[in-house]
Amino acid sequence: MPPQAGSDSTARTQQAWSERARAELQRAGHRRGGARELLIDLLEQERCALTVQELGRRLNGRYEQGVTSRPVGIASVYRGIEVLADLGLVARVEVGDGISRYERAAPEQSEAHHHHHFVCDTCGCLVPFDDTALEQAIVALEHRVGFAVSGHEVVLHGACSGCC
Amino acid sequence: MPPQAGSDSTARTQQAWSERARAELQRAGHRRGGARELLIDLLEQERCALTVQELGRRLNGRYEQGVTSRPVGIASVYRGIEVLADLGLVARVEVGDGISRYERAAPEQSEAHHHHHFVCDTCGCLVPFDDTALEQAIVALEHRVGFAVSGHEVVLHGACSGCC
DNA sequence: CTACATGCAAAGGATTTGCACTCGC
DNA sequence: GCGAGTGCAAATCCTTTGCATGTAG
Repeated sequence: MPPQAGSDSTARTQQAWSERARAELQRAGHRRGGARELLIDLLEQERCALTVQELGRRLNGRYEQGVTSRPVGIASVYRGIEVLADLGLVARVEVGDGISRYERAAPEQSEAHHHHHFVCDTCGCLVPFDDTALEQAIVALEHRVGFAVSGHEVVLHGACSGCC
Repeated sequence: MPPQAGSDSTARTQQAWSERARAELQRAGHRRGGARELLIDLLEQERCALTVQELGRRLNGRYEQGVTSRPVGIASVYRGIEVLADLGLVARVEVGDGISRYERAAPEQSEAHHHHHFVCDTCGCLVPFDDTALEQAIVALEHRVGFAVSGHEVVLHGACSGCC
């Protein structure tokens, strides 16, 4: 029973995400700029974490194909992702290669859509998974330690069965 | 009951580390160079993960104090840490700031000295901890997923109670 | 009209690589 | 003596910042 990338509730959660993102941005006093709107659209479509360079490449790919009218500067992607991360709308994922990846985040502490990552050290692919027992162990642990825990991240390393 | 950085078994495990490291290096066909020897000595003394820049700064601090006869180039630290990491003698830790940190690794799958990290997002300090229930959950999870898992990393984020 | 948002280019940092020299074996 | 190991500096790559321009509200 290998873990699945998307669960049944994914579609619903996913569709709501961009709406929630835009609402949160407006509430935080941000204007709607072209680059960030495109970034939000892209993030909504992606199922798992991407690097900023990858995000930028995809956005500019659309421009080069004539889908969008302007190129998106890599700086705008960095700035956009930073704002979204600060608002908790995207989660930063680090899997061990020194490059940050980003993906849509579930609302607040909601368990919906919350997941972790398996990284293939051979081909570099990312496979998302979730595990209830693991989450329970972490919650118990959070109570045991003497600090205020605001979040956690689990990364499994190994070799995938020939993905990519 | 806050987690402790060093457990009772630390001293023993720790002392054995540099010996094991040197033995493994020799077995792998590496010569003994000055920089790498100093790096091994430093890693043995450190209880938790350090960045390469920090490692280099400490090594050169010793040089400036006249303890060692030559400066250690930062490139040698990178190269040394890479060799040690490839042999599984040091573990790379990433806590979310995009900078890799390294620390002694426990032999093979041994649970001895195996630990994870709590990161204070305010002051950036690292606090190591270990948790049996968490490890058990991860072992169970590893069997459940369809891939060969070779290692794992857990990072808790939050605010420490005024450390540093 | 006033600021925030953006694209571009330069700047910053971490990490890697090229190269000549040193030194372990 | 040969070649891995090393220090230094240049090169890379990811990320941030400065600045003039565009544009949402």
